[in-house]
Amino acid sequence: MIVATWNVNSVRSRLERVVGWTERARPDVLCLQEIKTTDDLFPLEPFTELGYHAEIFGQKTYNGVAILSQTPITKVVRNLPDDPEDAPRRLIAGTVNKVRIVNVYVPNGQSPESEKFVYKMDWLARLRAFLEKTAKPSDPLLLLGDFNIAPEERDVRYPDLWRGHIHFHPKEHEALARITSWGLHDLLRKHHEEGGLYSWWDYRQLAFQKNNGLRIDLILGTRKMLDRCTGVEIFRDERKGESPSDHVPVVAAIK
DNA sequence: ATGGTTGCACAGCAA
Repeated sequence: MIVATWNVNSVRSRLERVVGWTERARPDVLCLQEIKTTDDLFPLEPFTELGYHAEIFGQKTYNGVAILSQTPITKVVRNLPDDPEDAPRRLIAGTVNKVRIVNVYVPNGQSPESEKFVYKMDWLARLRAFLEKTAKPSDPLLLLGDFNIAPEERDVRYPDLWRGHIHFHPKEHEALARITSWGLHDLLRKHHEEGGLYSWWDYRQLAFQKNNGLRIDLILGTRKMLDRCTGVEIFRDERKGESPSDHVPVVAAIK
C-alpha cells in the first residue's frame, strides 16, 4: 500500500498538478492538507475518474483536509473531540485496508510569542490525548501530514537560523516528542539517515533555489507500520515548474 | 531586523 501526504496550498488552484501527480504516482491513499475550499467546491470528478473515494473536511479560504483512497474509507472522524463546531478544519481520520489513517494539518503557530503559538501547543497536546483515547500503540496506525515542525537539525538546511523560530522551536520539539512517545516512529528515518531531505520551502527569498528547506511533512507510524514500511520518498521535483505548492508530496510504501 | 511570495477574494489575513 502506497500512502502519501501533500499540503497542496489550495486544491482548486493546484488541480492540474495534483491530479497529474496522483495519476503518475498512483498512491493507494492520498492525504491532502490546506485544500482551502468548502466540501461542495472540492473538484471531485478528476479523482473519482482515477478511481478514488474521497472524504473531505474543508472550509472557506483556509485550512481544510481530505483523504482520497482507492479502497473504501470507513470510521471517518473529523477534527479533535474537544474542538468546537467552528474550529479550523485540521484533522480527518479514517480506516483503509485495516490501517488507521490520521491526516493532520498542525497549526502553523505564526511566531513563538503569538497566541497562535499557544494554540499550536494546545492543539498538539489535544492530538496526543486523542491518540491515547482512540487508539493503541499496538494498532496499525499512521499519523501523517503537515506538522509545521522539523524534528531534528538534519531536517533543516540552516538550523542555527531557524532555531527558536516556528518550525524549529524547543517547545515544538517537546510537543512532538510527547506525541511520538505514545508509540510512533518517523518512517522516513528507517530508510534515510542523511540530512538535506526537505518537504517545504518558503515561497519568499528564493528559498527553493537556495535550498533553504525544512522537513515538516511527516509520516509517523506505530511499530507495526515501522516493520511493514519498505520505503519513504520525498517528491522534490513537485516544487519545480509552474505554480507549485510550497510543500511537496511525501510517500511511504507499506507491505 | 525586515521583508520577501502566494492564495483567497478583492483588503488584508494566513502562511
